[in-house]
Amino acid sequence: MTDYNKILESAGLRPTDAREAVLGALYRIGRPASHGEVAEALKGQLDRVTIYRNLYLLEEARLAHKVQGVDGKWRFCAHDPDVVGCPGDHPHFLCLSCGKMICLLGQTLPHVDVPDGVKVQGKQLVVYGLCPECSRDRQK
Amino acid sequence: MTDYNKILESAGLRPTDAREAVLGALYRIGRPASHGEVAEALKGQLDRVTIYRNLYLLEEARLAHKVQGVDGKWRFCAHDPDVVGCPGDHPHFLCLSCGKMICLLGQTLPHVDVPDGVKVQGKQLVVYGLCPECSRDRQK
DNA sequence: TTCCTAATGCAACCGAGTTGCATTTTGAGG
DNA sequence: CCTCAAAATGCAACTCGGTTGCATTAGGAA
Ligand SMILES: [Mn+2]
Ligand SMILES: [Mn+2]
Ligand SMILES: [Zn+2]
Ligand SMILES: [Zn+2]
Repeated sequence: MTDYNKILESAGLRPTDAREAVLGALYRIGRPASHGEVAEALKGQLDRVTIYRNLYLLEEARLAHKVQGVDGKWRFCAHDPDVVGCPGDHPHFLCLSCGKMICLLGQTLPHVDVPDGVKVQGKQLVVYGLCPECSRDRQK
Repeated sequence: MTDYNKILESAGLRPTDAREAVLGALYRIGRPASHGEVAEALKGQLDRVTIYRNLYLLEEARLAHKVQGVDGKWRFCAHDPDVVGCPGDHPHFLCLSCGKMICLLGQTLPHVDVPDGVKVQGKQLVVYGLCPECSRDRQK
């Protein structure tokens, strides 16, 4: 059983109840989760604004990374704080049917050439389609 | 001067005034443009819902491709209908300051390995940061 | 304990995108 | 040319993820 407060403190964040709950939910879900998914996992335990603000803080503290699916929703994914390097630097898959997102670990984002003068701050590669479950359901 | 009606008809779309105006705006803008940018280019000439619906139809008819920026807004880009292969299959750059998007032509999207059973329908690679103009402005 | 600051809850707001429906336009067939 | 059904448009209302302001509550250093 993970001690989320330890993780929060080592990242310089106050270990409040709400914060612990949000981080715990992310870890339990185990894949990038939207605000809504986190709220659902916490069953109305917290105000949705508190969830929003804590997800934002977790990301800023680098305890989570965020990706936007082609459905326009942001998803947050908690990673092991011991991992070296910029986390989230991998492609993601989004199921257009059920909305689940999956980290495609073990693959890096490609280098992209940009025009002179452009300052790159980040990039994201989102692959979308149907997850195994939804793909199977659709065939029936 | 391009004949947008010809293009519309050859794609199986009725060449209405609104349609011609929207397609023309996309061509004139010359880079992926959001609904708002198209509306602005047309100076209130059309209802915004009409713009939405026509952008959707243009994309469906493959006269334009669409990409979502990390700001959550969709951008539509008209391409030469003579181009072979799936259009839009290239990375895009989004300026987080001015919101302009640029097609990064001449580069393809990488192959991405997905788990067994996943059915891929598409992918998009968005690089974001500051465009040359905004990058310059920010230094002052 | 005290007291200042950070965090939370609640309500109101925002804006991109969508939907329903009445009205207008288009174009195929006569 | 007309006629008329289907397609397109305009307008209003709506959805929903995300944001903001502010009063209240909790955290923790002194
Ligand atoms: Mn990830
Ligand atoms: Mn493009
Ligand atoms: Zn699915
Ligand atoms: Zn810019």
